[in-house]
Amino acid sequence: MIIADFSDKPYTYCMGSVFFHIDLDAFFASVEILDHPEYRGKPLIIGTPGPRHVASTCSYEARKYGVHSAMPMTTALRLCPDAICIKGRMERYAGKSREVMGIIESFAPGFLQVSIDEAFLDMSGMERIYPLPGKAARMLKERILEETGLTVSIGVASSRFIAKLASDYRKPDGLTIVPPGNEERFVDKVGLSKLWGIGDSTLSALRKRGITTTSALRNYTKEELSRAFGEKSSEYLYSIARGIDPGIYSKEARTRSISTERTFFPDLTDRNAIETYLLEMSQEVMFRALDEKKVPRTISLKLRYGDFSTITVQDTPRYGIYSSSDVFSIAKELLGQKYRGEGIRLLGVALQGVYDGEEVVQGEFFMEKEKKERELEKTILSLGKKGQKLIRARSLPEN
DNA sequence: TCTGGGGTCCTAGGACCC
DNA sequence: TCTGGGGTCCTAGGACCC
Repeated sequence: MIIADFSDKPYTYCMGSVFFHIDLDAFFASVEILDHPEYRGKPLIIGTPGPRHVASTCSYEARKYGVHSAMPMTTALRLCPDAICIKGRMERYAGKSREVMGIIESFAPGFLQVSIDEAFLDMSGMERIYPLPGKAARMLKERILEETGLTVSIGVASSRFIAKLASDYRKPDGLTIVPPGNEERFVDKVGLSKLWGIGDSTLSALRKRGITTTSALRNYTKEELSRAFGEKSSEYLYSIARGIDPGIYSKEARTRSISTERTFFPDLTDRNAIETYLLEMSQEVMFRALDEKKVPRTISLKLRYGDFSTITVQDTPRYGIYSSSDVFSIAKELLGQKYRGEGIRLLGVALQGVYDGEEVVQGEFFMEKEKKERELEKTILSLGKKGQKLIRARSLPEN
């Protein structure tokens, strides 16, 4: 275990709120190693070799060669030609994730899962059960390793923002403790480029103004930052430079969206093929919505051409969207409006402004025909769940 | 390097209403 | 006549995260 402790004296609960951020180490790769012990100690990449594919995760051995997630597979294999590549098995990872999250959730009440491989625990006021936060984090790490065979890295701090940075500070199998009062020193140590919410674009905008460190960023007033970056971004930058939580994960997600997209190689040129994919994807997203008893307000179509230029078009019809044939006909309409007639690298369909819609559908005013269409699709959905093919032939009612 | 797929949030401009 | 101010909804694009 790697430990980084930023405290000059023990971090105790009387110092205020305490958050843990728990992050699974190289999660997908670690699960594969658990299932295939022969992979242990070898460079392993989760991803399909070939153009227009990227690595989704990789083992620490592969990272030594410079491989990282989101890296194009062609680059990754050039850096590390001997890497073992495997296609991800999402159901397996989701199952393993549930095991780990179950342990974390049972450890303390304030549990918040934020992705398949990370979660927060609000440990404030837990002194009766766990005398010291650092010791509690160690116990949690041990339990997870014993019961699942996986290692996690934990950050311990007085806010979610700092805890999240801390879990990433020492990895894998790390434990980083940042007691209150040390936040500013800690973000200086982490560095501007690794702060959550600072990507390439913000980084180069800051660099243009000569700002390359967190301490340099602190020399700017809110007003100066606001002129350059706009209201929200300036508040964000002002806070994080001082180690103050800008409010990550503090608000409920407002809108929901359900989307799917596909990248083609080579580019798709045949109009009929494009529309067939569009139908398939319209059905896929609408089935997912149906499964969650949701109804979307807006349909959006995404096109990416061979030169990577990307356009999106959306429509929010006055009448509701209740079936995948609604989705398909709108998507096709949008395609007709925007399609330039060149090869398409990526096609995407998204449902936005998704809300709980079962009551609407049950309502008296709802049209019989639409009701039947929706019922039919639900039936197809339940068949699909039993393992049967769920894509209907390309003979859906069209307008 | 040559750029996946699933998401969230923000911005800026325009329409429309009071 | 020649133009306010605020609110809300919609659209397209972009930044960012895992």
